[in-house]
Amino acid sequence: MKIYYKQIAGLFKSLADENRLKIIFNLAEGKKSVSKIVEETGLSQPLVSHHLKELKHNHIVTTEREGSFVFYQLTEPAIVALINLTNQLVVELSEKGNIFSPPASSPEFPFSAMMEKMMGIFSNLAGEK
Amino acid sequence: MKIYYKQIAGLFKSLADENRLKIIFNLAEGKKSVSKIVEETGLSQPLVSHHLKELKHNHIVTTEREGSFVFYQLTEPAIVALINLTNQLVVELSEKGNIFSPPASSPEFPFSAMMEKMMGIFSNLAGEK
DNA sequence: TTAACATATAAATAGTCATTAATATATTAA
DNA sequence: TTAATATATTAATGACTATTTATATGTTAA
Repeated sequence: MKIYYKQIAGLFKSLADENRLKIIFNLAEGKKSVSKIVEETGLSQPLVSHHLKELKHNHIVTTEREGSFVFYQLTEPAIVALINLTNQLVVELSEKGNIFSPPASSPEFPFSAMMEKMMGIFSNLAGEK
Repeated sequence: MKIYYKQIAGLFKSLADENRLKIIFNLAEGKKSVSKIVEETGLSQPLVSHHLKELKHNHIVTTEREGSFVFYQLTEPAIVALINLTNQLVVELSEKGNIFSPPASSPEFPFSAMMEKMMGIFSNLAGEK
């Protein structure tokens, strides 16, 4: 399968912001208006609008107007699972990079095992250049 | 499971660069010296060193000196699988955002199905806040 | 030691990005 | 129409980042 470096980098850029991640996790609960997101994340309204615009531009969210409200929702809810998986990876990478980390904090299902299992199931995607 | 927003954003930042992605895929072939990476990616030596430094800082690669050479390798090879998965996601998101995309280009195993299957297997990670 | 090579760093530049404050636009209710 | 609310946009700011050029550091061989 062809690797779209530029587009992957673009998507990762969209996810590479703490506030945008918070917005995505907030939207994981369901479709919400801007003001609801503002209320629940504690971010300013212009800032939320700005980030939603970025997320919309990368097709991570879609919009739907209902009266004076604009509702946003995740285009692909499974993206939250991707971020959860990355959270797992972060924990493991930081442990590998820090010899003082206690092994007890290692997760029950390591990132590598999960990815290998999955790529085994969907073997048409694994190991391709 | 606790969500480390800041660290996730940091890791995504590391992956949000076309040239770093190319370097990571190059390292997916195995441990390599800086000069080898320079040769095979076509990037300048200071630029490669710069990006490797960033990748090392985020524990994505580790180093090992052998004589005058410094070899780099992926800390977690499965990270390549994560990027492959994201590549899959990119294709689908761009299709969802473009009504003119032909449905024929849809992958055999959609991103959402892969993530759901995996999160089903490792259910301790799915759907948590 | 010196010469040659591998890698890292520093300085400079240009571009991007997150944030805030202020303002504009759009919708509904009166 | 006007007032009130929801959302978007603009301008300004500072911070960060990718890249290039030049140089420094580290290692090996002679």
